[in-house]
Formats: sequence, structure tokens, C-alpha cells
Amino acid sequence: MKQDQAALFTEIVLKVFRLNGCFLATGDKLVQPLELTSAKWQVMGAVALAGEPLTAPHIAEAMGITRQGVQKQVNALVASGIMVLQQNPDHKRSPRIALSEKGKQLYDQVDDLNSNWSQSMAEGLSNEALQVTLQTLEIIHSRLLKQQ
Amino acid sequence: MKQDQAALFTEIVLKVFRLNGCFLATGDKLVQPLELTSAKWQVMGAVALAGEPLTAPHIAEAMGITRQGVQKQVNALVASGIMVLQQNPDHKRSPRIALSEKGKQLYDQVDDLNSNWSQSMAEGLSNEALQVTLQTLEIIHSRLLKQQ
DNA sequence: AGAATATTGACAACTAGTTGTCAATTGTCT
DNA sequence: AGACAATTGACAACTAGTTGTCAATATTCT
Repeated sequence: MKQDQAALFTEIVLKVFRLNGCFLATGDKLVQPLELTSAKWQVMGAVALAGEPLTAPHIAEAMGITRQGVQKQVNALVASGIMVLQQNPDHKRSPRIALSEKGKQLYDQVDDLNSNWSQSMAEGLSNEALQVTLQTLEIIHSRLLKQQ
Repeated sequence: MKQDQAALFTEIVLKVFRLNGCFLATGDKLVQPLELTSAKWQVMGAVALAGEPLTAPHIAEAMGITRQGVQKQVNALVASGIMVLQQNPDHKRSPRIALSEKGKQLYDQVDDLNSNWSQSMAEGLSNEALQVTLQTLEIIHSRLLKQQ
């Protein structure tokens, strides 16, 4: 039975790999009309969710990726006028990054697309099943963080 | 309540993104002593699991990534003597790809590492929770495949 | 205050994977 | 058999992210 659980765990790992690819592909398609990508709206989402401008390292921490990965997307988003840099009184080198007006409007549209899609995807899945799934993934995630 | 489920779903999506990164990082560390990477042992695993040599497109289909992504890893694995190309009587251009003796021995070691790690990770997680999680992820995955 | 240490953005090189093109091969249809 | 379409490996260019280095800025310790 210990065997069974380990085997189940391995299948979950493989499923996560597949789902990651599918989610990114679907996300890219979803925001393609807005000329965005999954990577870009995730950065926008981190700032939108925080409700206040964040520095690049803060965004990276919130997203669980490296600051350099974030920096690339931020630079591109600033170049295209979706995000803006605000002087940071606490740090000369590290500006606060915010959504521009254009960025906010764009993100509202992303939010709409996402909420429609999420509702259609969650259709017919029980609250319990979703809760158990999320909770299990959270436990696994926290173990991984401790372990490394 | 439909709202709740969509929100839960969104959280699961974000958790999958994080877990994907963590799993890859942990997998890389796990097989680092064997001079492998997550990408390489996943290709090896696809062939090992099939129990017979596969062509590159077959491996790609099994893994859910593109044939070109697989091809890169296969070329590297062949160059390092871990996999070998076998003449394919059914297709002059598309050889069957198998593990070499060295590759089989390596994969046995990977398998050991993975099963130890999986057991420690699954520790304390109930069979039901793991089953519900896997099943829910499978439903989501199959919906994504249909949808696109 | 001054020195050692950590954080930060820019830059470059790298891994992993995708997309598109090309020519060779294979499959299908009549 | 012959023509047209699909599959395949090689190659190149691309996105996304990581790692490492550097100089500038912040932080900490005494």
C-alpha cells in the first residue's frame, strides 16, 4: 500500500508536467487576441493581485521564479507601455513596477477571459474534489520547498 | 458557489505552475550525480515504460510534447551512448530508439532514486486524497485536450 | 563613519521546448 | 503505376526561464 501511494504520486507528477504544458498553451491562445502571452499576463497578475506596485524581485518571489526571468518580461511590458516604472523612495536602483492605464484595461479583459474559462473548466467538478486536489497539491508543494 | 469552484480551479492552475517548476528542479538535483537532467530521464522513461524501442514521434506523443523537442534530447542521449538507434524495417528515415546497456543500467538507478523519493513524498498522504487528486487532474487534462 | 556583505538591474550564455522550412520517405487514392 | 498528401529528421529562429558575472546601491556590523 505504501507502494500504491508512491505510484499514485508518480502519476500525479507526470500529470502535472502535462497539465503545465496544456495550461500554458491554452492560456497563450486565450490572450492571443490581446497580443499577450501566458508569461506576460502572469507578471501582470502578480502586480494586480498585490494591489500595489512591486519591485522585480518581489514579483519573482510571488511567482516562484527567478528575478531575472521576471525582469525580462517586465522590460518587455514596460517597452510596450503596459507597465510603468515608479521611482522607489526606498531603493534608487529598484523601481516599483505598476500597471499603466492601458495595462489595467488590458488586465481587466484578461480577467474576464480567465473567469469565463475557469467557470467552464470547473463545470461539473465537485467543490470537495477541487478542495482535496488543491490541498494535496499544496502539501506536496510545501514539502518540496522545505526539502530544498 | 459556481464562483467558488472557478476560484478553486484558478488556484489549482497556479499551483500546477509552481509544482512544475519545483518538480523539474528537484528531479534535476536527484539525477545530477548520474549526469542526467529531468528532460533526459523523461525521454528514457518513455522508452523504458513502453518496453520496446520507439520512434521519436512516438516518444513525443507519449510525453505530450513536440517531436522536435524529443529529437533534441534523443540526439544528445545517442551522442552520449545512453540510447541507440535501431534500423526500422517499417521506415527508412525513422529509426527505433532504444536504451543501450549503459542506458538501461542508468535508468535502473534513476528508477531507484525516483521510487525512494516518491515514497518519502507520499508519506502521510492518504490513498483517497491522492486518488481524488489524480482523477481530478485527469478530468481537467482530458477537457483541455478536447477543447483544443 | 567605515568596512564587509547582500541586493539589484544589465548583460551574456545556457537548457528546454516550440514553430516553421526543407528534402526525403511513406501512405493514400484513383 | 502515378499523383497528391502526410510523416520524418535536420536545421534555424524563436519564447521562457536559469545561472553566472559585473558594477551600483543598500544593509549590517563594529
